[in-house]
Amino acid sequence: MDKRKTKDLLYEEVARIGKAVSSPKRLELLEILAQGEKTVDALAVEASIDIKLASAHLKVLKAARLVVAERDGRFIAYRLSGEDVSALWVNLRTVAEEHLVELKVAMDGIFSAPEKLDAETRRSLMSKARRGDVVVIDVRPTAEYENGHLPFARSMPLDEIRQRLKELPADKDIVAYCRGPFCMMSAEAVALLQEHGFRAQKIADGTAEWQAAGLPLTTS
Amino acid sequence: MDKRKTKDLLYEEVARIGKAVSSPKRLELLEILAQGEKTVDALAVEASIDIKLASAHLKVLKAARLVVAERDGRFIAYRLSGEDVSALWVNLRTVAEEHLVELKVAMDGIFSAPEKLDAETRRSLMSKARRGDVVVIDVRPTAEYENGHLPFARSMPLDEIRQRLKELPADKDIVAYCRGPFCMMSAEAVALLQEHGFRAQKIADGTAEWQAAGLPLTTS
DNA sequence: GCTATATTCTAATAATCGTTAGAATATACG
DNA sequence: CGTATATTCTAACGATTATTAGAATATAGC
Repeated sequence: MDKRKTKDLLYEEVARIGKAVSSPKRLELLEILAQGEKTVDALAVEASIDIKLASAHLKVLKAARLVVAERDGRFIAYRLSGEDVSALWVNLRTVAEEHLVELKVAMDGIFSAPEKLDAETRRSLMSKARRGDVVVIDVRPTAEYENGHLPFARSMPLDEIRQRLKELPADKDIVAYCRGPFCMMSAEAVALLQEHGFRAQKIADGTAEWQAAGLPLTTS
Repeated sequence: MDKRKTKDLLYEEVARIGKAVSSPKRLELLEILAQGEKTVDALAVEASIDIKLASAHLKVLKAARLVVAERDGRFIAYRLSGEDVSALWVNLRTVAEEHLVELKVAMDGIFSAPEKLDAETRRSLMSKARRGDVVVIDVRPTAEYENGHLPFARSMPLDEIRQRLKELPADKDIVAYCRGPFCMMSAEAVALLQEHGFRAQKIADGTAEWQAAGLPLTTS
């Protein structure tokens, strides 16, 4: 019945979540996992770290219950333990983008265009895509697309675009998205498309941002 | 133009926010600050830590731009740097409540009733309060009430309740709230009111939770 | 059962962090 | 101008964490 001790215990529990998201590599792993289930190996490659280190970080995330592991044959696959975890990642990143001047500067330097979306822009994009006025392409790997994508998007992985250019309309706006504002795949896709004369632009949203905004995803 | 280095930099910036929220004491300070501006001294007392330690933690929060300091006469007052910071605290705590069994168990032990609110319950509470079917009391200190409170709530600080019992209706439901699910003031208020024969209950919401649910607050 | 592969565990190091105490700074008030 | 008060800075410690390398474990396929 010691009030102070009780409180300390409660905040300590929440701090377990905070500690889990206090490492850049773990945040990167969370963002990758927000695209769907992945093996330790795939995560390590994607985050450019050693498998052993990836395993250690995943252990921390698992201890904080932000991810769950499941053995799948010879591999062990990790996934986020819930949609709220991906929303937490979006929330953290948004607060950082909002308040950390350093991050704003860094992002301005890398991503030239201001492509942040608000509720109205999302709505209008959705209806334009439904009418066929724009073509929305998901440039992530196929598996991630299949795990969940924007409702009207078609899959066009970055490394297939060059071979599949004829599938795209030359007279319509093409909107590319990938894993979110930190992901560079959509920017590369846009550069490639513009080189070939397409009217292409990118948006900052990935599926996590879309979902965090309360909008639905589609699974194939 | 090194893609890896750029990414590392971005995640590192977000991790600054993560590091700031990785300490139990800093989380507690954030929750207190979500109730409004406070001096270092007041924060230290409220969080039961030494002023020097409070100052050190506040420095970390300030470096992460989660709080801003302003000198006010002899005192230095800190406040959250935005509503999104208080929403981040709510989000972190919610993820913890959702996934950490230990926290669930701890809270079940302390707070007997299941008083978590969903959107529907919040709406119905608001309309009942507007009609006067229930009396909603804010049992936090007056300054916090004045900084922002639920739209229909009246101020009744915990340490004034005993003297002000006659202001409360004996034939209506009384709903008490305080700083949020970790705050014990509303539970104490309810116990006190029930002892005196009132029909009282508490809710888990504080102003931060209310606001994070997209509902408006009132300032006096 | 044996081998190859994927993953985790153990151990060790360097770096970082929380906490405490004492000195220093800055403002208000007489 | 000097004193009191509030806050921060500095220094120090013990504890925790990230990272790396090597050993150990667990599964799949032969």
